[in-house]
Amino acid sequence: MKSDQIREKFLQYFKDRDHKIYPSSSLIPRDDPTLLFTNAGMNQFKDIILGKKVAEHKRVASSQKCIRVSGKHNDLEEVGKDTSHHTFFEMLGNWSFGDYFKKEAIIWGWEFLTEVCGLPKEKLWVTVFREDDVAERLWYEHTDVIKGRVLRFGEKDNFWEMGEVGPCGPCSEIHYDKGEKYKCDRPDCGVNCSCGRYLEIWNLVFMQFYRDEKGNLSDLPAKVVDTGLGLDRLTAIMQHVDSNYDTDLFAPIIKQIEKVSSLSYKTSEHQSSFRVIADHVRALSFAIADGAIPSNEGQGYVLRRILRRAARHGRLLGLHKPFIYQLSSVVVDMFGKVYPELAAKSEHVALVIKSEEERFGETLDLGLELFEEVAEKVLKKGGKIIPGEDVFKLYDTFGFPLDLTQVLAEEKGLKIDIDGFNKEMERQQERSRSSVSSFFEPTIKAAELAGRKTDALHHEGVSEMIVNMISASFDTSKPIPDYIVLDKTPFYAEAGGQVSDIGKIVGNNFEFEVQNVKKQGDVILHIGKTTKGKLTLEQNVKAIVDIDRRRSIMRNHTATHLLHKALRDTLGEHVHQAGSMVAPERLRFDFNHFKAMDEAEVEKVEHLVNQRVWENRSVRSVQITFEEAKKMGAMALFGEKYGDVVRMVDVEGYSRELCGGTHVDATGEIGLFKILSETGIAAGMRRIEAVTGEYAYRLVNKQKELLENLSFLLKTPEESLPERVDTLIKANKQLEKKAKEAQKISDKDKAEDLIESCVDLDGIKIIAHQMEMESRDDLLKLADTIREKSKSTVGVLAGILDEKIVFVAVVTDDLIKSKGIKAGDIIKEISQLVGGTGGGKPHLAQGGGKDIGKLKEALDSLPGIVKKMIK
RNA sequence: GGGGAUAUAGCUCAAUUGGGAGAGCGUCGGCUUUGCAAGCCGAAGGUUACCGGUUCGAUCCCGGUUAUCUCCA
Repeated sequence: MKSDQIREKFLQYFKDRDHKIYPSSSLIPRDDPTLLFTNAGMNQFKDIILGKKVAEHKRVASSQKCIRVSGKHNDLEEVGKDTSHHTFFEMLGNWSFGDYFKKEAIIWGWEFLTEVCGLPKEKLWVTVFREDDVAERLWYEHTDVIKGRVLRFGEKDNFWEMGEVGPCGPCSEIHYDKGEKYKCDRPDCGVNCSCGRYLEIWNLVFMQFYRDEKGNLSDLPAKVVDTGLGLDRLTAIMQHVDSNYDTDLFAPIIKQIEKVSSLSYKTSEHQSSFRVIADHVRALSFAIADGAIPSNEGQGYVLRRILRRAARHGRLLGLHKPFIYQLSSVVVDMFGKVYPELAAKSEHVALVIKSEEERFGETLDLGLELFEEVAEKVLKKGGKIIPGEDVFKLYDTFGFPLDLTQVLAEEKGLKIDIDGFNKEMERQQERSRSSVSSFFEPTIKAAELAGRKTDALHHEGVSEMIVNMISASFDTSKPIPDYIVLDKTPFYAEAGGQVSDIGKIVGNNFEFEVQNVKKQGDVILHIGKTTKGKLTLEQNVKAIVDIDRRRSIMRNHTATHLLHKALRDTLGEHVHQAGSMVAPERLRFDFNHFKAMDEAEVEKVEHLVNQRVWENRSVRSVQITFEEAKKMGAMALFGEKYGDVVRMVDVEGYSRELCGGTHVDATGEIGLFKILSETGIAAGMRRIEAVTGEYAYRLVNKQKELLENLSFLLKTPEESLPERVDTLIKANKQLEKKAKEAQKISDKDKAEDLIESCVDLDGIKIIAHQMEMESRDDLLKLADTIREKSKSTVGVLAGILDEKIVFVAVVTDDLIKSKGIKAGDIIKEISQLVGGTGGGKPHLAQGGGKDIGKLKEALDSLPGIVKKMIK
């Protein structure tokens, strides 16, 4: 049976049992900072399970995209070594929120596997929690599971919890026995043995308790069923293959790798590399399609590591040029139908992967050079071991993979000090951990604010209101910034690229300047400092937003939407927002586009936006469901979920975009939209910066002023400025040329004069001369001329600059050779006399000092200095 | 969030306890060649990322900012 059919049959099976089928949520979790990637089917129902939200449907089922890159079972480095662990996989699941419970879940789970999928019951085993008599009884009563095959296990295997506090409950797992030949040597080998003979395929979680802070369990009012069935494992079983990589969920990718590498997977000595690449390209394609981008932090950094690992394994297969991006199109072909969001972003995915592969190539090339240097150093000294410090530096600072260093070292007959490397690594980890404890951001204990909530009223159009304080930072001994928490607030908290409002909060006893506003869970923190009085908990304080600043922000935000649409209209539908910053003074918009925009395109986009401004279209925000918004053609960013109530900002007849920010009422308020720059930020990524309203007005004023000034200074009408400047530049060049020549001649004359009037000391000509000058360069040029024109000469020129003495000394080549006189030595001595130092090369040196009164004396002493040196 | 690294001509990179900002490629001009590839000669091109400090003097040392790279969390 094909994997597509298995997925389809699963969903159909539960649809037939009154389940609502939800599409997979995005891999990039929204509103959940504890998660890097969506890692289970239940993620999108977390709020329902926690009781924060009411379920729209009591029975649901889904096929969920998941990425697991950390945690006990799945270290990134392990993927590919075996045939069943993955970074990306699909999780089939069914849920009941306060509807059916253990009985139905068990019956259906069994029925689906044995009847729909046709798995022989002789192959199946079941586990339940040690104390869950009910589940065990249900298994035997309602299914034909073989007697004695329902086993009991403890908390570790069969009790599930979300965290230390929260919903939890026993679970029941269905395992598949792969057969005798996978048996290990342990006498007690059986279900849950680490050898892998028994494959856990389906976990049914029965959430029936709530665990409080003290660890006490109480019954949940609405019991929840949460199940997870790994599609990849089930498919492997159904297709009678040992390895997930032999199923149709991977085989086409493996086949393509064989094609591009001209190697055969089955006979290759690098089988695991095939698996790593096949696994990773799936994760990369799906994650990037959902809006993640490889970067140097957070989830982006995880992606980068995944890509680099794949690229490294590609090299083992002889693939040195970017190739992963080509594989991504195979992934799109395989999964595009089931996950349309993947198909929609297929070009974007390939572009991002390719540019990241190229970047990795650069990193490796640089690392290779650095490695050669390090190895050379060791070999020169006759050493045999590359110090751990050097290895670590290659890895830490330059991102050069450790295993590559190892391989290269071996080729040169060297070893690497792996203990030293590990020591450095530990130190690095220690540093990172210790910095976390002194985390600067204010975080308030959950207990203090449990169940509390700040109503965000920034959409109400009110910038001032009387509100009540819930909490604040009264303990000033902690090194965190002050904050205030209110029951409701007109302040906008930093989100979606829009910066937070600033303003103040005024009470009877204090005045507080709000410098930043952040959301933490359900409460909003007003961060800043107390400017008057003492912060106390008060009712009826006044929250005042800096409304002028907010208005500028609103103009920029609405303009951002217009810009987004104008870019799509001008460049094509492939343009998607990749990042955005909306501040009062400017806006920044990042989007994907494969090449730089030309002047005409930029101009067109700017004009389009301004046309919408002049038309003064009305802007409205409405709360609707995600589905409705999609139907109405709203541009969704990443992360919106099925069933969400979203806010859609509608610029009448032009743009519809999901957005939680603040906007003007009509586009006319924007006033003027002016693009400042269009630049590249990465391959396939462009950035536009622009200004609106007052800031655009100021910009135009400033530029006009500039033109007026120029026009006045150059005595030319503004229109002919370019021409005038052009002729001036040309004339200036000529003059400079002439001046240079004249200076040369005058330097020549001066030099000759000085040479003539020199002091003779045993055949050495000594010149010591103070002169007028404008810059250090004047002295240098003249000194150089003396050196060219004369022989057997020591010259010191002096000048005064910024009330300090500048010396330049020259010595002609013949003297350097015959007498060993060096200009550097002379300058040191003479500079010392005026309270300074100096230095330089044998033929030319510079120095100076502050004591102008002693300048003459110093120059006079030159013959003495030279005399001393020739002795 | 923390550590390390980088930022010099349009591009790739040099510049020896701190002492006169350079090379190659590219661009432009001239010459050579039937044409192309190229060759020869010459020229333009720099706020050494930004701000401050130390110094007679900073591309170089110190502090800060920004951007990018990289590792850890």
